[in-house]
Amino acid sequence: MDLNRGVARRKPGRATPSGDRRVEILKSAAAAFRKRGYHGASVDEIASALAMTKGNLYYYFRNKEDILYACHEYSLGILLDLMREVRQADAPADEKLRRLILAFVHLILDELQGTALTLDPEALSPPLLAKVIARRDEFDRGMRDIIRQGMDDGVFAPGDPKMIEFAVMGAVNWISKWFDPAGPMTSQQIGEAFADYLVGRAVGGNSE
Amino acid sequence: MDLNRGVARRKPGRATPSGDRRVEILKSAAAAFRKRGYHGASVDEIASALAMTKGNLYYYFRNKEDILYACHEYSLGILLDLMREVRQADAPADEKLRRLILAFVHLILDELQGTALTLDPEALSPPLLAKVIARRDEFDRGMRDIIRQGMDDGVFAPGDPKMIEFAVMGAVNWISKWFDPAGPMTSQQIGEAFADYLVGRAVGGNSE
DNA sequence: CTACGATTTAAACGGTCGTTCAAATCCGTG
DNA sequence: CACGGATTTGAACGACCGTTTAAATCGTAG
Repeated sequence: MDLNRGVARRKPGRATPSGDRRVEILKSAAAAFRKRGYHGASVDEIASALAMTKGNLYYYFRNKEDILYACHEYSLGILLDLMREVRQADAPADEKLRRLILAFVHLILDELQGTALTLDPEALSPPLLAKVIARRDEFDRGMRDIIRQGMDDGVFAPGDPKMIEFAVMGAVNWISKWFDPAGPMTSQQIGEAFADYLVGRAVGGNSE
Repeated sequence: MDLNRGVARRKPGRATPSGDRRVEILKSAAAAFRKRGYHGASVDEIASALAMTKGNLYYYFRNKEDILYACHEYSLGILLDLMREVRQADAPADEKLRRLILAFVHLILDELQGTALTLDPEALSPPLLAKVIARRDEFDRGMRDIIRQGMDDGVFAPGDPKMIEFAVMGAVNWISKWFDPAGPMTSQQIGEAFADYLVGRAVGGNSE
């Protein structure tokens, strides 16, 4: 993912400040956005957590919305890489779905700060929102394909792939609302419990 | 539910303005909060949707936070009534869980405006937040009991009731993020698709 | 050491928004 | 009609926050 974009200021020449710093800011922003929501979190809050002044943020990002957009691009980039990797694997659909859920949970809880598609995208302006939605749709489509393939192969019970995909994504995305790093469950255990339940439900029944 | 509380102004005597009006305001507020989030939605926005001035809202509610709190109390009241009704029914656990999911989805999509525990409660001050969490926990506990009972009776596959409950609640609460009343699916169809998937049609699994 | 670009600071601005309040209006009762 | 409480208005306030900007500081190449 190219984290560095639209950073140019003063000199379009070498442009693009460190990038590491940009990621730090994104992490801090993601944590703040998750806790208080986009409008509830202040730019100053994001900066203070990194011991910098809020004015300084504007050296790395055009504005607050740009930070939110970068958060989404960053998360989506990782997510889509993961999706591509799983899809091209040689495995039955239920195994693919399980791997996807495990990696997704791990990613959300350990890498990003409980953050994925949770950070209210509606706060983005229409053009940026459209770009985010396009990539999220790509992820949705990939997941639906896996589910549909599983049904065709008879390894999943028949059903509406779209509804099942929404149910799975909802269950997983919701984790960031209740997860407590100090709680009794590790991210690993949560991932496995969710994978067990969510793909087990799909596999079961085989009706008739 | 007692919608009317903390309304008293000027005269503690008869107090409590119409109540109907209060519910109208709650509906409008819930819709605004869901779309833009608590901090993103303005008091003026809530009032304008009802063709009233924002100053007028303060005749019915102490402040913006009070409106959010009332939204939660209202939703939780209905939800807990539903839970009590289902729990005292004479039916196997899988049937109870199915009924609960169906009613929950119907409630969220048709009665409340895509609203339940979705309206960021973290925006509430600690004392109010504590009250909301207490009632939500009561609901969670009820659901977990049903799941645990189902496992004991062998009608559900063994697992961690807490994780399964979180998965179910996440899937259902997430619906408000993607539901489009103009879309191809009715709330009824969505409820059934989710119930089918989440509790399982033929509660197969039974491991071993 | 000096010079210069990269980075950071601190202060100020404009706008938005939640809240208050005194006055105006509405409406049923006597 | 006149009264009085209930409801609504409109304007004003004060605080917070996103953003801008000029100047200060840092770090490094010559």
